[in-house]
Amino acid sequence: MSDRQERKISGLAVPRLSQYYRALLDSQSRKVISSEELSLLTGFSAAQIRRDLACFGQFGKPGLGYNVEDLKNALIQILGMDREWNVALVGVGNLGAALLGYKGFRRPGFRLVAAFDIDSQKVGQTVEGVPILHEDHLIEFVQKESVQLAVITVPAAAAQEVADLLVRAGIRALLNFAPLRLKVPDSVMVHNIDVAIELERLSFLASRMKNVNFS
Amino acid sequence: MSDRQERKISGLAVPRLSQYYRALLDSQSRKVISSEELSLLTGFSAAQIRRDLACFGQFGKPGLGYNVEDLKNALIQILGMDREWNVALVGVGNLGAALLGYKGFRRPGFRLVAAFDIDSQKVGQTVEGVPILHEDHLIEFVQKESVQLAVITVPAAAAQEVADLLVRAGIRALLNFAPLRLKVPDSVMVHNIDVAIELERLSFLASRMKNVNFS
DNA sequence: TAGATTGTTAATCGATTAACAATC
DNA sequence: TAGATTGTTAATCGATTAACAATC
Repeated sequence: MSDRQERKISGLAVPRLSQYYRALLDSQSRKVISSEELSLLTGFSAAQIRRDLACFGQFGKPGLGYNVEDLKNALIQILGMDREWNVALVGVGNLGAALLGYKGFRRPGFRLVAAFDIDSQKVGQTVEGVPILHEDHLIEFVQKESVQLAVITVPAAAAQEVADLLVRAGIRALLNFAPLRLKVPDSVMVHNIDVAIELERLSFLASRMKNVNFS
Repeated sequence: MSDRQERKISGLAVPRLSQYYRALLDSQSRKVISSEELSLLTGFSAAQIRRDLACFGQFGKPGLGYNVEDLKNALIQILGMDREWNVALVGVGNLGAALLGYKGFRRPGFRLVAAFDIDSQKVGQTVEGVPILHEDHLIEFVQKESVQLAVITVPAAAAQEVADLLVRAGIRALLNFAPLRLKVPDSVMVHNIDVAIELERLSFLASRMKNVNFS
């Protein structure tokens, strides 16, 4: 909002911003909200909330708190959701097909414009309104339709190749479900969701629930 | 392995241990491996690898490195995978059904013993060899079959109720895909995978790829 | 004005990296 | 023995918390 220089912000803070946003959506009936009240709703400390927000501007009024509507809009802008992102999904297997139909993936601000696969049985079909195209047309489509974000749900063996295609096409950020570390240029952001590793984390936690300091 | 007192380890280190394990699986042709070589394979610094491992014992030999087979077995034990975990999945919707069929979820050490739903159309069916039971039988089943881990893939509105059931049944750890913060006793571990928040993270990253220090 | 709550600075805490003595 | 690499200690870096002057 303000045009003063932004402070450095840790990547760890980003999902917290999303949680603040979510809490505000649940508080639309209120006019203002304090960091202390947001703390109760999100579980993060009031000090951390104030500090996280202060990285991006001065959104609150001392003695009063934050205007819910204004802060919500500020977070939309901070999170880059004051625009529509075109999203493509690559790999229409079990997981990919499920994500196409999953409500959590159909959110305002994100337009799932196409899915890609190499299986000619799937190509040409439509899943939940999303057309499945052949991977051969990926680069062309991504460029013509200005797709900026992509979700990779192909098997591990194919994932790097798919990532390379997406990078060549000029994608900006990737959400990778394949269980491997993708090599991409610094200019492309990657975030990984690896359910195998999450299962092992559960195993670790369940087997020794002492001496762990979680963050 | 050794019985000396374990050092405190950060929760942040746990997924790294999984990555070391994965790298070792890819290095089975070798007899020994150094922290420097593991660093090349995983992208984590050699110092960090040595420190992470040293939390659990002395697995290496100065001047030589780590015996691949021994370290692999040590990590299996550290991660709690030297046993079979019985896992239940609750909520056989799009995402839940996909996970039942997803290879990344069918791993040695984890036995997916049952899925639960409230939809009588689904109850009684079998998905990828996993029987779908009614949620009314959840507590009974979890206790009788010693289910220790559970995956929650129900809609957000039902998730807390499901978590309460699982806690009452004596579950040890939860992997929660529903987009909300579950309230559970300290004795139950929860880890969240929230694809909506991950999408917003992509949006954040793609819109401002400066001033971010990732970890 | 008095009370409340912000934004920010200083203090604390924790995690990562650098460096090196120990040792294979 | 000489070279390599561990495990660990000390130094650095970064993130969180505490505290409070500023101010609504």
